[in-house]
Amino acid sequence: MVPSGQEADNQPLHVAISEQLKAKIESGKYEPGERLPSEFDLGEAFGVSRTTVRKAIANLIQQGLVTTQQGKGIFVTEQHKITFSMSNPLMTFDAALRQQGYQGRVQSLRFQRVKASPEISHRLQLSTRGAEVYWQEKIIYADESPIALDMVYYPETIGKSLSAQLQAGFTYSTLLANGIDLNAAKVTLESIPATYELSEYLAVPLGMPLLVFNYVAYQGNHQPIVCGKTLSRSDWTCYNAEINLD
Amino acid sequence: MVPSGQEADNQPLHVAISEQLKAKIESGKYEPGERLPSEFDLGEAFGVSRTTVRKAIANLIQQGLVTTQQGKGIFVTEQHKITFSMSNPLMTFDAALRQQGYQGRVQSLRFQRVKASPEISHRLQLSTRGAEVYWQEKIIYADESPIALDMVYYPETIGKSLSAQLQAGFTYSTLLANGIDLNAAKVTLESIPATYELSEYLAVPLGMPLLVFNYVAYQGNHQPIVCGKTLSRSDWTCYNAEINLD
DNA sequence: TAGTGGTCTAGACCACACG
DNA sequence: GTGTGGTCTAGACCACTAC
Repeated sequence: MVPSGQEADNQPLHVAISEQLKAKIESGKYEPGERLPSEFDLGEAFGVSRTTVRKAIANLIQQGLVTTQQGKGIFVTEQHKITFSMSNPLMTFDAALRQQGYQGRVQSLRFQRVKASPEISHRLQLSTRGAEVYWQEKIIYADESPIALDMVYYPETIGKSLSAQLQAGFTYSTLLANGIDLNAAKVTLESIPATYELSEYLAVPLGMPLLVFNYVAYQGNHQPIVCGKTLSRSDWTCYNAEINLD
Repeated sequence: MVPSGQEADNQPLHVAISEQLKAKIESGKYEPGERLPSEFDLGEAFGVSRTTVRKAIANLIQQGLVTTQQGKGIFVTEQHKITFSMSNPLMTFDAALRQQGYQGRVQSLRFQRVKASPEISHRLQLSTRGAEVYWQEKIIYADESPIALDMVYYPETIGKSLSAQLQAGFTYSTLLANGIDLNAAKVTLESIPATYELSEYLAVPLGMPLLVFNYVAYQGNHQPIVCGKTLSRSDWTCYNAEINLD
C-alpha cells in the first residue's frame, strides 16, 4: 500500500517516505531553508499515520537533511562549510573564519585553575606532580551560529599572565600577540556523535557527527604551550593538510 | 511519575530513561557486549510504554552506546579504535591494521574504466578532455568488520597495468610493490552522517558519523598517481599527524 | 485561536533468533 | 513455540509560534 507509487518493496514505509523526501530535497524541489509540509499533511499525502511520518522525518534529521522547529515546521538544512588548515593548528580559527567571510567570536564558559590530571600533565610535560593548570572551555561562533566547543589547558604561568586576553579572544591570536610563537603540533582527528550535553552547546540534534581535533602545540624549543580538543560541528567544518614525505 | 527516582524534572521521559541507562553503561554496570533487558522489561521497570522505551534506546543508538539485533536484543557497544597516520596517506591502511593487531582485507565492489568527470580530471591533472580513468570501490575490513569504503580513481595506464593486483589488495601496497613511490599528498578530513546506502555497506545505524578522508597522492615529480576518498566508521578509526612549521 | 512539532499511550502484527 | 526487536496505527495532550 505504498501510496505515491514507487520503490522496491519490502522496504519499511518510513524508509520509502524518507527516501522520497530526500530525493525531492537533493533534486532541489525543496530548496535549502524551505519549509516542508506539516507532519499532518505529509501523513495525509502518503496515507500513513503521523507516527510513521515522524519516523521518516527522524531519518532525514539523522542524515542532516532537515531540522525541525517546534511550532514552526520542518526545514531543509542550509549548507555551510569552513575549512581549517591543519598546518596551523586550531588556533587559526579566527583567521580562517574571517578569510572565509564569517565573523568569529568566542564565548568563554569557564576559565579556572585546576589540578592537572595525569593525562594533561603528560601532554604538557609538567614535571611537578599535582601541578596546576588553567582550564578553559569556550564556544566558537561563526556569525551567530555556534560551530565549535574548545576545551583548552594552559600551563599555569601562561594562563595566569594572559588570563583576561585568553578569556576574550582566540587562543592562537592571543598567544601570538604576546610573542609566543607556536611552530609544531601533534594532532589527532576523529569523529563522535553528539551527546545531549554537546547537542545543547552546539545547537545540533542528538547524535549529529562532531569532529574532534585533539592537539598539543609546541614552542620552538619543543616546550608544550597549550593542549586541548576542539569539538566542531561537522556540517560546518573541514580540515585540510598538505603532506610531504621528502 | 519518574519511577526509579532521579533527575531534574521537565525533561522528557525518554531522555530521563536514556540518561539513566547511559549512566549504567558508562559506569560499567552494563559491560561492553552485554545484553540489556528487553524493551518489554525496560518498559515495565520504568513504568512506561514500549514506544517510550524505544525512543530512549534510539537515543542511545544515536550516541553510539548500544546496538540492536532483531530477535536477539540490545547490546552495549564494544570499543575499537585504529589510528591511521596522515603522514603516509590512506594507503598505509594495511600496515596500520596489521601493526594494531587486526587482519586487513579488501573486498572490491567495482573496478571499471569510466570517463573522468571534470573534477577527477582536475584532481589527477589529466590534460586530454574526456580521458578515461579506472574507478574502484572497495570495502576495507578489520578482521570480520567492515570499517571503511574506499572510492579510488587511477589514471588509465596505472589502472590497466595493475588491474588484477589493485582489485585484490590495498592501494598503497600494490603501488609500492610495483615501484611507484608516493611521497606527497593533499588531503582533507571531514565527517558526515551515514546515509542508508552507506549504513548498509558499513553495517552501522543510519546517521552514524563517518570520517571522510579525501586525498590526491603524488609521485616525486608532482605527478598525481591516485585520488579518491575513504569513508570510514568513526567508531573504529582515527587519524593523526605531526606538524612542523619550521 | 489555530497550526505546528514534541511526548506518550495501548495495542496490533511482522520478521528474526533460538531452543 | 517463545521471546526479541521492527513497523505501524489512532488518538490524546502538551509546548511553542504566529496571527
